[in-house]
Amino acid sequence: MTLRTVAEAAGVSVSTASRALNGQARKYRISTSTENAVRQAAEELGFQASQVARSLRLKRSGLVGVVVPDVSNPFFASIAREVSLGVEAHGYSVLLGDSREETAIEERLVRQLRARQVEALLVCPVGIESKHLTALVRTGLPVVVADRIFENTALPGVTSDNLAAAREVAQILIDHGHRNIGVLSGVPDSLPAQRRLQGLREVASTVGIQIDASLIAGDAFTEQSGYQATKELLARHPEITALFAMCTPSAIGGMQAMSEMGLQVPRDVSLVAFDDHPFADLMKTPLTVSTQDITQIGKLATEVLIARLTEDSCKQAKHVAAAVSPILRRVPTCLRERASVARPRGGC
Amino acid sequence: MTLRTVAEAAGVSVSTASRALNGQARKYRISTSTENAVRQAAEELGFQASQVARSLRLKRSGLVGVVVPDVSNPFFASIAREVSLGVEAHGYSVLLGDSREETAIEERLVRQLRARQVEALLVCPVGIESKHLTALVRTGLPVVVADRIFENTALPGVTSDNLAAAREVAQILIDHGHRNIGVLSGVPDSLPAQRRLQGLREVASTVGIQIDASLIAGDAFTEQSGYQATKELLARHPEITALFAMCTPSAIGGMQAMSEMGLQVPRDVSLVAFDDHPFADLMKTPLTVSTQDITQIGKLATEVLIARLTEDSCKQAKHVAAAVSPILRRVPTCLRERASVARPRGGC
DNA sequence: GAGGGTTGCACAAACGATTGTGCAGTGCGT
DNA sequence: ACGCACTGCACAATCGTTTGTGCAACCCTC
Repeated sequence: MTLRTVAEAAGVSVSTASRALNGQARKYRISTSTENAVRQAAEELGFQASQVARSLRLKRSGLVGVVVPDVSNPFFASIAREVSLGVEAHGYSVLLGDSREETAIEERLVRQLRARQVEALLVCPVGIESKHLTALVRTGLPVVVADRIFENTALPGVTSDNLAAAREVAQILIDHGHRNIGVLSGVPDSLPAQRRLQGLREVASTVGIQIDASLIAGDAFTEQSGYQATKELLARHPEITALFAMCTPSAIGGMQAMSEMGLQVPRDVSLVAFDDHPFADLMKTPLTVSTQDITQIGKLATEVLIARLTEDSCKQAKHVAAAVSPILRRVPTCLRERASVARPRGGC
Repeated sequence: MTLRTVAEAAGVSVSTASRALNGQARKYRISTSTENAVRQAAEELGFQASQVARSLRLKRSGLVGVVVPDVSNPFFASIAREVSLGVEAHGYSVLLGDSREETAIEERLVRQLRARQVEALLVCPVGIESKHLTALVRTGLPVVVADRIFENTALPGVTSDNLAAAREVAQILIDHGHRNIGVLSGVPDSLPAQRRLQGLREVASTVGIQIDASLIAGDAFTEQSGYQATKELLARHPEITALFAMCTPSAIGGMQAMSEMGLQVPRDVSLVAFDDHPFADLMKTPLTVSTQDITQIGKLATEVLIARLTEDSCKQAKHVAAAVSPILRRVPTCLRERASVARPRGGC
């Protein structure tokens, strides 16, 4: 079932059929009757033009690549969704890749996507500044990184204002009188983790305390990491009165660890975290968190993508401008104070 | 940067370059030195063959379509992930579509994916038996439906054993002495919802009670639906002592509604649900649920897909066999009794 | 009725890969 | 020296579209 089938059914040539179906009838002086005949034949045969052949000829695949570390993580799933819905409205489809938090896989996926001629790429990168991604800008391929953006590179990025969020959350701990604060870290080589730590440190230093390395544990944005880190930290520093978790899963892991250790939140140890989940309010001790506006991040990233995609058709002038001033967007976070922070146990 | 560039760099013809890079050197008597020259040229230029051109010529896109009602839902996200990882191991990529729970969008997505020459399709359908999907089998395109499978069609499907799961959960309610049970339904036109209701009804009938329509409310697998349904049901039937929620979000919505109404779980009303979430154990009243093995569903679906994909190359014989006996797989669920079920309030 | 303008369509060349076949050149035997 | 087999590669067709151009047939005008 090719265009040729349709053309023969309508008794015209392939080129005429093509033009009739693509609304080029007027431009190429195809008579209305011929146009209708082609349309009808196509209809009756249920003709669908091959996007593959089309892509080859037009040099436009209509594909956008999306690479995330873990699609099953609701955070990335939401981003994938926004991109999917966003680009689809412009006639593009999304090719999905899951890097499993491994740079090598990420690199392979990007290579594959490029071979498939994707017209743009959205990546939630694994590392903090992968050469294989920064090198991509030189190829002219529109690339946007989300969440774990690269600062000081030409790569446009969208993420939360992690620094401000961290300061806000840290301030709560400090205001409640906590001076011995442990950190349940996420992937240390990621910008969110670094900025959140930085925010905490800044606020801590205002009251003259510093968070040294022995007060930090954990290596992933996962429950297991939080669980391990909590046990480690609390064994090493029994004086800790508050835990600063870099994500909700880590906090959950921490709560489990503490529960096993006979510690209560917030009576014995206070807890704050980032991100949120729909069941937060119904938990035993509702978590005080700083939430990210995931939908907004996804929307903005898509916006940038679409802008680059459509701008390319307007050619060079703007393109150069965009390359010179990469867009770095930070979307505001939202503090939700619930019940996981109290004054330190010896504090009264 | 085409194959031609490489060929010229290596000083050979395009055809020779193609064969050298595709391991066809021996078969077509390309000398080893020529082969190496081509390889090196390709390496130096960073050549990537255009999958588009390749697809056109080979009539194999290497694409698998995945259509789900909502990627941001962890259930579907997990399925998408399994498919992504699974087919990727076989050299395929996944084209993602989000139908937003609308059949019309689903239909459009499927059309688009077909135009892109996907070689197989995994769909978590919106409706209970969409003609546009069942019609697909006749096209010879391998299609698998997951979660909301179609019974009595030629479409292979993978889902949980919802009937058994529902019986198990219902039995708990009955065993605790509940006789007035309300249902927080998910999308009523979906097989999971129907089977779960059926399981409940079967068990209920063994003790001589029946669940009529006025005891059922809700229309989606969401928190909002559960919230509304709970308020509705409890207002209409104050005698209800237990709620049978078709998914965890619905249960959460129900808990919020009851909390607003001054009702406690399980003291005033018991609650059971399907699916699970990682924070279940840390909730105020940990939910008793029947969990699905999502990963397994995803894996099996992918397996079926891959089987169809590779079988097609083995041609007709097996193909016919598979068409005649569609595979319908049900993966076992797992009951997790926690603390949301007690004896009915008047029951002692 | 010859020439010029218009209308309506077909021909053929791309796009970038794969692959069957043809054709030189070499080596060998006789 | 001639023929034959074999080696090593290039030519050209092909996949299904899109699109620049060419070419009939027609209408109109003088």
